[in-house]
Amino acid sequence: MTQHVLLGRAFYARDAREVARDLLGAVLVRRLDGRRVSGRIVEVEAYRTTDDQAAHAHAGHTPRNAPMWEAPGHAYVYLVYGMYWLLNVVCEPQGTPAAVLIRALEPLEGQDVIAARRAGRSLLAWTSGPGKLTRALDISGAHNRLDLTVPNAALWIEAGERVPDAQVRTGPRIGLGKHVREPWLSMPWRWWIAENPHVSR
DNA sequence: ACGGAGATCTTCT
DNA sequence: GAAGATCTCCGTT
Repeated sequence: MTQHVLLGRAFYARDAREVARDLLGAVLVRRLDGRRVSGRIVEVEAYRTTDDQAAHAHAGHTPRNAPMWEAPGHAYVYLVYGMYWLLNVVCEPQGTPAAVLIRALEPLEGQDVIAARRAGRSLLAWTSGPGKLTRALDISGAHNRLDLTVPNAALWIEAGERVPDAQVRTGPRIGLGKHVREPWLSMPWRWWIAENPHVSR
């Protein structure tokens, strides 16, 4: 019955894979025109650090990935394919450049706002992908480097009802086939809630 | 249902 | 100069 409990620095200051697992069921909240527009996190991916070949941090410190060196709980938002903003949350103790990608949401509050922003699409296409959900919640480069642990800002994450292990599924990450090789392929990097129709496909 | 291609532009080589 | 942590549309089956 916890309500509107903001996730703080300590939550994010852990191994990115633990944070990813625990973000399932949490609620991403966006304040738009004074209203709460939110979704339950149903799919995530972890990107570790310089030893993870698929991670941006693998290249070392660059202008783009600089936010990953901020304190845990900051947003790392970047543009892919010239068109889609992707939202990550910085994890691990500060100085270790790791992050979790928010891949899919189940719409909760402000569904009329989301529907308007995703006009012409069906409910299941509103937020079922990392590029879709940023459009649905109006998340962009303007939110890069934002501290998500600050109460009542533009964007933050609240604790939700914990998803039991029996409902958690894992698998390889999506969209980077040629980068991922052993031993990383044998480890869990993507988590989602079983049977949830808002998971990307 | 499934597959292929185009959109669009920043980043790093 | 090429590729990219994607999505949508259009074709065919």
